[in-house]
Formats: sequence, structure tokens, C-alpha cells
Amino acid sequence: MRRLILDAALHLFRTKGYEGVNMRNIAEAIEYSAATLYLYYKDKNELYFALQFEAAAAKRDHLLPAMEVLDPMERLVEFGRRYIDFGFKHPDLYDLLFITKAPMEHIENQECWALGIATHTFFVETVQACIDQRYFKSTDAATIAYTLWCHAHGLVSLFIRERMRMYPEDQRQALAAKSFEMIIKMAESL
Amino acid sequence: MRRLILDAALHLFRTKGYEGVNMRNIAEAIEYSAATLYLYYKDKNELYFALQFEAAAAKRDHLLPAMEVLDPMERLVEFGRRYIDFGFKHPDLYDLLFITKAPMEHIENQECWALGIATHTFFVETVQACIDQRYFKSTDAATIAYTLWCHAHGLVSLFIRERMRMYPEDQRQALAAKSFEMIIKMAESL
DNA sequence: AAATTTACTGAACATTGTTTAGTAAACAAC
DNA sequence: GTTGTTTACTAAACAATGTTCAGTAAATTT
Repeated sequence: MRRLILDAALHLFRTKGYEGVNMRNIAEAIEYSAATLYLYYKDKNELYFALQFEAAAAKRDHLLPAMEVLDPMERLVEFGRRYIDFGFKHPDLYDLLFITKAPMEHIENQECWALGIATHTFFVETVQACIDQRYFKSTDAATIAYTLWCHAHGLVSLFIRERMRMYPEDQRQALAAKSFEMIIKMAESL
Repeated sequence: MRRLILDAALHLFRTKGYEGVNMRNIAEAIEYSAATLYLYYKDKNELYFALQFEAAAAKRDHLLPAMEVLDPMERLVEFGRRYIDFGFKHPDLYDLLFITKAPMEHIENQECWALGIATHTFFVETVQACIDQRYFKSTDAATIAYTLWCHAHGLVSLFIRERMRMYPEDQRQALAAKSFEMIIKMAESL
């Protein structure tokens, strides 16, 4: 039943966007009453956390191929490329994971958090592997990882939240791509 | 009257956060009925745009001292520092300007847009000035500016939207500061 | 057969954005 | 000075949405 609710919610979510979905919508889609949803999820927040878990799983799956690249520097680049690609291809899921102002209190107790942490840890470890293999002179893996993440997240979220209107629509993706190339070049000087 | 409404709205906004404010709230604060607000603003969107203008003005004022630095590279660094500082000090305003999912359609017609564009143009021109004075080898001012913006925005927005929970709360600001230093160092290799 | 548990729902409530119909005061025109 | 018009405002209602509650009916247990 939870599966049924989640699938319907996620589908609505991805087609109609976050705003366009409400409890009655979801209930309707699975031909139950809205009250039924509250039997399986305490409130909208709990449903939100469950959706976040789905999104985190989708993201992990999207990043998976990058994790298998052997050379740490190539892996890092591919990881970044795929992270950004995920954001552009699934703006609703990305939004859910990294932008939505939602009950972030106690998210540490949610299973979606563990998934996100695992991915983040893998990312930092990849940076550390680059350091170990002398790709970087700096040895501050945490700050390097965070700096790269800031760039990627800024890039995706400015795009998703429509703050690139000063650039013609058909040039935004290209600019993002150029910026990604640039940050890689910059990182090589670290 | 618009002044009265805006001041009340902005004040509520900054104390109770974006979510915690509604038309009735604002009306109450100035001791009028909610319907009155609709005499001065067509709908919540128009009020939103007006608030965005206030936020844009506050941001410009916050950045103003940086604009007066003579050396373009120092100016660029100070600009970045103050941009980030603004985001940390006024998360609600920053949110309003760069994160809130709100009616971005037709924002080009709003006065707040002009203000934002002016600041952005100044930023790109500063990068261009750095190029002209051989601070960078790269000559792509647009991409450099955008890349730096992505980093700063990512940094601020991950913080504001509580996506840094994997770092202890008392270390987040320090990490952000270190990352800012790092991106400057990286930029010097451009 | 009776009691209890499980699964579900219609109706209601609270909150919030928005509209409508109307009031009352100020002002204008004759 | 009465009448019409404009201005400033509001109470009440409507619609959408999150949430709760009382109740029903089938399944299961005793």
C-alpha cells in the first residue's frame, strides 16, 4: 500500500511539479480517499521523507556508473558530470533533495539521510584518493569536496530556480557546461 | 499606504520567515483588513515582487562598499565576500532573491529585475577588468563570473536550506570561509 | 454467533489566497 | 442643501488544502 501511494505521489510529483500535488490529488490517483493516506503516513512530512528517499535512490542509481571509474580523478569528474546531469534531467527530484524548504529537523533519523550521507562520503573519499595520488597539492579533502559541491549545486539550483534569465534560454546549458569545464581546470591547480 | 504594507510585510518576513507570513498576518500588523491589501497589490505575487525589490535594494546597499574598491581583483574578492556575507546575515532576503520558487515568469518587467541585472553587470565588468589587467589568462569573462557566482550561490544556499547537516553546526561557517579562500586561490590560476 | 480488529471513508474543521457586495465618508454639481 | 460620484475600506463568503473524527463494513478471532 505504501508502495502504491509512493509511486502515485512520485509520478504526480514528476509530472505536475511539487506545488501541483496535494493529498487529495494523490488519493484520487490511487482511487482512495485522502484520509486513507493518513493511515500509512502520519502527515505530509512523513510522505515527504519517503519521497526524498525515492529521490535519493534515483540519484544514487544515476551516479552509480561514475563510482565504478577506476582512476580517482576521472571518477571525480564523471561524478560531477553525472551529479549535474541528474539535476538537469530530474529538477523535481533534485529540488526535493537539495532545495525544498521542508522539515529538515530530525532528517538525521530518516532513511533518506543515510543514503545521502553514503553518497557524500563516497565523494569525499574520491577527493581523498585524488590527493593520495598527487592529483592535488592541497591535502584538505573536506574543503575541496565541499568547494566542488558548492559549485555544482549552485550551477544546478540557479538553473532550476530560474535565476539565469539574464542569459538567453538556449545558451544556459552551454554556459553551465563551460563552467563545469572551467571548475575542473581550476581544480587541477589545487 | 504601499510603504506601510511593504514595511509590515518585510518586517514579518524577516522575523517569522517566508512561510509564516500570509495576507491576513500583514493586514493585521497594520490594522487593516486583508481585503485592503488587494486594493494596493493585485495579488500575492505583486506583493512578492515588491518585496523582492526591497531585498534587491538591501543587497545592493550591502555590496556597495565593495564596488568602490579600486583594484579590480580586490574588488572581486570583496564583492564575493560581501555577497556571501549578505546571504548568511539575511537568509530570508537571500532566499527571496535567489531561491524561492515563485512567479519568475515576466519578472523581466519588474523593477526588482533591473536592480539585480545592474549588480550582475557590475560583477561581470569587474571580472572583465581583472582580465584586462592580466589577473586571469582566460578571457571568458562571462564564464568566469558565472563560475564564481555558482560557487557563492551554492555555498549560501546549501547553508540556508540546511543541507550541511553532515558538518557539525559550529563548523559550517568556518568551512564556508575556507571554501571561499580556496575558490579565490583556484581563480588565480585562471 | 459474538467480539474484536482491520481497512476505509464522508464529513467536517482550520488555514490561507481571493472575490464580492456593500458601507460610509468625502467631495462635486446643480 | 440635496443628489450623485468617487474614495477607502470591510465583513462575509468561496475555494483549495492539510488534517481529524466518527462511523461503517468486512475480515478475523474467540
